[in-house]
Order: sequence, then structure tokens, then C-alpha cells
Amino acid sequence: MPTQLELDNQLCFALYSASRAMTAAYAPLLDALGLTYPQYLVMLVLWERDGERVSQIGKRLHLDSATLTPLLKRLETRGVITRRRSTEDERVVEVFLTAAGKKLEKRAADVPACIFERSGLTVAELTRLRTQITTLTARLRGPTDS
Amino acid sequence: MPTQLELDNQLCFALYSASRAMTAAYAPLLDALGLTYPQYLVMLVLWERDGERVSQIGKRLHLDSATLTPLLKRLETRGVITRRRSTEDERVVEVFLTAAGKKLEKRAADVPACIFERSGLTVAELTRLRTQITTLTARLRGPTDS
DNA sequence: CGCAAGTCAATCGTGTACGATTTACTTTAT
DNA sequence: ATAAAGTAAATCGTACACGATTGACTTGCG
Repeated sequence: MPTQLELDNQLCFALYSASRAMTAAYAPLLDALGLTYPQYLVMLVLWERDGERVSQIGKRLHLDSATLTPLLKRLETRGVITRRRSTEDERVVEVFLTAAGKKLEKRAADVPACIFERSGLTVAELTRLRTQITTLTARLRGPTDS
Repeated sequence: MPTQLELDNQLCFALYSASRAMTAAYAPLLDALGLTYPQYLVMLVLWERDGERVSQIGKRLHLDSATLTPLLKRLETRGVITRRRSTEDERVVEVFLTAAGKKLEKRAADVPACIFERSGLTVAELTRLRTQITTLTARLRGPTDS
């Protein structure tokens, strides 16, 4: 059992570094689309299903309204989404893609492949690594988490 | 080659989620030590080698002074480090552990093992996963990076 | 020697993250 | 029917990240 406090032995540091390196790799590509990395993640959710509630987007990305509300306001200012309070339940805010937001999906289509090239992984390796990381994430969050 | 824009197929999202889940898992343990997660990483660097310059800490963690300067000031306020301008080179600021900062190392010793338990990984699996993630990180940063 | 180029930390501005609280609305249980 | 409990988003405060600039100091080159 590894109990050492050495930086390079720590899985947590490897993940932290990898996540920031990934964000940095995406940054120039997303910049061309006028998106930050977390904004891109929100767009991914909306491209899968338009009109999602703030809370649903939050569940998908594990982010709360304190993060999402200002982020969504910036996306609205950019003109790629609109926010509308539901008439059935006035507590809920639904988020919709604009025409510009829908158009952006095509331009974003080759972004992941571009990063994949740089990763030097085979498809099988990538899939395996992604699965392992996802399993780890679930374990870290604990059994109480959905 | 995976070109889909689906959230769950994206390695980037898996890494982003895992990194945040890891930070969340550490948070309660580090809170008992009065540290945030990035502050803990800085302490790891200093526990390995005391008196490191700001730029060296930055190289180790891939963080720049815009992030480190305020973080180090907070650690100084907490009383676990001191910052001293080098007399040989007045541009350089060296960071030293206080007695309290050195004492903290013992209390931090069992933190990684605590997380390791929760990960459900064997030591071999953890090592392999960490290596794969580190390799990926290096590739993402590109060949120009040290 | 003397100044241009380089280096190092600090600062500024913007954009996440997240715990905690607030406000508005809805549902539930009397 | 209504007060209590619950839920959804917004807000507030603190702490990263990072691009870009600034200011102080050092080095190197003519």
C-alpha cells in the first residue's frame, strides 16, 4: 500500500495535471469557437438534448447552480443559448440552443479527433483508460451518489 | 477513431470529472489540516525539498506565479511557510517550511492511503493507471515541454 | 562601462468551482 | 386551506487557474 507523500507517486496529482493539460490542449481549438472548456461541456449536454433544465445540466456535469448560472449567462451573452423560466414550474429554468448554438455543433465535430491524435492512444486503449477513470470516479464519489 | 460529441465518450470529461471527484475526496481530510487541495500539493513539494523558489514550485506543479503568489501568501498567513527574498538574486523568492509546516507532514502521512482504500484499486492497478495518465499528460503538453 | 535582453515575482482581469445562504415557488400533510 | 417541508435557481464569499502586463533585478553583448 503506497503511503508515501511523494508528488510523482500520487494518483491525485497525475489526474489533476492531466485534467489541466487536457483543458490547455482544448483551449486553442475552443477559442476558435468562442467557448471555454466548461462552456463546451455545457454545449455537449445541450447538443445531446436541447431544452435541458439547469439542474439536469448540473447533474450531468456534477456542477451546481453557483457555477452554472453565471456560465449560462455568459453563453447567453455570446448568443448560443437562451434561458427561459418554465411556465409549468416557475422554479425551473430551461436552456435552449439558438440557431448559432446549433450551428456550432458542426464546427465542434472534429475537435475531439484533433485531441485524440495528440494522445497517441489507440481507440481500444482510450476506451479502456476512459472506463477505468470513470470507475475510479464513481468509487471516489461513494456509493451514496447516483 | 471516435469523433462523436457524446459527453460520456469523451476522455476529457472523464478526466475533468475524476480530478474534481479526487479533490472532493481529499477535501474533508485536508480540511482537518487547514489546507486546500492545491495548497496540499505545494506542501508536498516543500516536504520533498525545503526552501524551493516560487519558480521551481511552479515548474513542479505546472502553475505560474499568478496562481502561486496569492496561494503562498495564504499559506504564510496560516503559519506553515515563510517567504524570503534571496540575497544573492533579489528577483527570487524562496519558500521555507515553518516548524508548524514541518509538523504537518506527519499528520498528512496517512491521507493518500485513506483515498487509496476508497479507490478499490490494487497497488499494481494504481501504478499502471498513474503511469498511463502521466504519459498521456506529457503527450498532450507536446514535445516542446520539459 | 552601459544598455538591451532576459528573468522572476507580483499584479490585473476574466472565468470557473464550491460551501453556504437566500428567494421564489411547489408539494405535502394536517 | 394553509402552514411546513421541499425544491430550483440565484447570490455571496473564498480560492484557484491562466493570459497578459508590470516592475525590479541580472546578465550579456558590444
